[in-house]
Amino acid sequence: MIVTRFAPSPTGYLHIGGLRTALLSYLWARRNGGKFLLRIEDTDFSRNDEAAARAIVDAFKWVGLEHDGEIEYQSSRLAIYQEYAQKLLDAGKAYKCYMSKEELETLREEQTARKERPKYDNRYRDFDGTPPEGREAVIRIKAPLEGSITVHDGVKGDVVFNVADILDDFIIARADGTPTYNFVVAVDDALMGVTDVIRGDDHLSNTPKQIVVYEALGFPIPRFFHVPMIHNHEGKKLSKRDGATDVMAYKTLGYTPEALLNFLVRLGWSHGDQEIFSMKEMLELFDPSDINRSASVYNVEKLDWLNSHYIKNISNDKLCELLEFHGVMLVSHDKREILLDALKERSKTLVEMANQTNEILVRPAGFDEAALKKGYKEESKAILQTFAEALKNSAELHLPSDYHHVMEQVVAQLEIGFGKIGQPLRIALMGKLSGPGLDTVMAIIGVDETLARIEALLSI
RNA sequence: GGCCCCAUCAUCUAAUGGUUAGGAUUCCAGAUUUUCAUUCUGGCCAUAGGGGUUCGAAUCCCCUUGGGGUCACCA
Repeated sequence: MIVTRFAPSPTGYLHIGGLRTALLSYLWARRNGGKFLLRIEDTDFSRNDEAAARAIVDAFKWVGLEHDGEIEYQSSRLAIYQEYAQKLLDAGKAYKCYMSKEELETLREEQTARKERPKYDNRYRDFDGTPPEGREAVIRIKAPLEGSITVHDGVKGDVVFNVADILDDFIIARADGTPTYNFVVAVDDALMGVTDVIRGDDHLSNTPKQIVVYEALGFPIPRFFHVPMIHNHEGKKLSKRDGATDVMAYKTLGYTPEALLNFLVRLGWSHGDQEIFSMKEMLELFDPSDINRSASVYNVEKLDWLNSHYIKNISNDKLCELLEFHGVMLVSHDKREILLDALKERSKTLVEMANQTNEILVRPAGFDEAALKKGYKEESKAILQTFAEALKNSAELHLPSDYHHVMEQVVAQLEIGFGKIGQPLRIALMGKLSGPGLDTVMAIIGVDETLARIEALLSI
């Protein structure tokens, strides 16, 4: 069975890079009928993480990812870590170190001054004397002193680290007894039965340390997949400064979860020339061994394109529901099918769609100056009046085609081109020179409102 | 700085050592549309540089350059 996990530290919200690794882990677990676990890495419990965990679950819910089982909080597993630290102590694979922070600091300064790599000098590694008075000990693990550690990575291949270059007897428990990251990650992944660790490649250099822990404890080493970072336009790791990194911000900005997920899965992964992936297809096709080795730049244009694609394909009922979040209530509007059909072809985001809806439904507060100059001539008034009369004299008008017929009549009667009536009418209806088809707009707002808007323009 | 990773159009990417280096987004042009948008058609644009190996290299090896990540009693 494949077991994957997503293990964020509680930073307050789920960011876009986190969502990507969560998605990939989720896909791989589900594809194999396995489990996808969620663990909150809050061993540094100076922060309250309940809100953070809720933020992550909310974001998961929005995009439709679901984790299995209970959320594990590392802060509630302290006894477990202590137990395993003690096991290592008993087995002689870890030891207490009484060096103070100050001593450590001076050691590091000396080493740096000598241009050596800062590194613990193993002074308590084989210590069996009397511990110094009044010192709280940290627990250090005995790391190998020579040789190399190879990370067998499903994305990067075999990565060999020279022990002398990167390791020392690192701390697994602080002086106050709390465990440190590289220790708890390994313990938890092993205890929770995680078989495939899919995470950002900023963790690649931590992995040898975690392997040291796995080996000391006799745990099987999982498969690792270190996925490349998402970069910003400067080519740096995506950070808060880059704007929308909070997943929930995308909801506010009018993106659909389908588009966001599709966008993220295509960053560093592909399947031939295919661009559009439903969740079902991702589930059928995704394999972490196909992930690219290089970082990718986050570019919004593609997301926008995907989003407009998905908006075009959402059912009107669903669209109606989604637009409510953006303050547009259409459930009881009798012409909502016409409206939605027209607008979903021309909206990149749900926010745009909501705005365009309001531009149709709400009578324009004023008329764009440039538009008036360009499209509202002296002759336009008579044309609009004729059109208004024609509307009044028409029988039942419902569909866009009904209104289109009236326009055709007037155009034929006055022997003018469509543009002569189109421009002023558009200004009357929308207050500007762009927008959906005029017949569509009129069908949506109805005869009375159409006449009122024409009247409003004629009276300026 | 040490260690590690990475390198195909502006961007996301495709290409069992043999292709006119393909697709998508952006951009540009044309068509459709009473407008704008959509849609359709077409176009511009790439193997970082230098050495090898090979009949043949985007692909394998080495070097250079460039970029990124990481080096805590943070996670």
